[in-house]
Amino acid sequence: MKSEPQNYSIDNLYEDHTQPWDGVRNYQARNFMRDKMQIGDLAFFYHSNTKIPAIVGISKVISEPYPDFTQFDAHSKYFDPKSTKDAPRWMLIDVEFVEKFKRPVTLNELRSNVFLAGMQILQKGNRLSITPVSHEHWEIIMQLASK
DNA sequence: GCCAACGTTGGC
DNA sequence: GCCAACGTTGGC
Repeated sequence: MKSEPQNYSIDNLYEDHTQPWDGVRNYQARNFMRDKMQIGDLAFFYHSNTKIPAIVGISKVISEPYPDFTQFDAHSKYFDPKSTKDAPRWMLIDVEFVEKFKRPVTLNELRSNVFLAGMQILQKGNRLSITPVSHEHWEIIMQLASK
């Protein structure tokens, strides 16, 4: 799960403990939260659009999907006038802080690791803020993070 | 700040 | 339903 650290960083999640993952306005990313993520699932926390893009830690899914409240808030930048409470367009899940890596695993590092070449986040043109990670890739990245 | 990639919008 | 125009993402 990507987040721009100037908006919301792993340290913010550490302070907050839990956080609704609001503001996702891409249907594919929404579908991952709505249809694929289960309570207890772990996710890498990725800092995007920053000097050194990197995976910086881990969060955990702690809720069923439910409507993203910001879509109904006319003052929010995530307000969606086309969404209704009867048929909410945007769903989210709550995440909980699990750990911050001792060191960030940088995008450079991910790209230079031949065993990670299949990762969706590394594919050309990928812009999705939420992408699946295979068990195999997960283990490799955990190894890198512990070095 | 640039720009490639890609999603969305809306006219037709 | 096509597709040009436009907006956003995000690495560099």
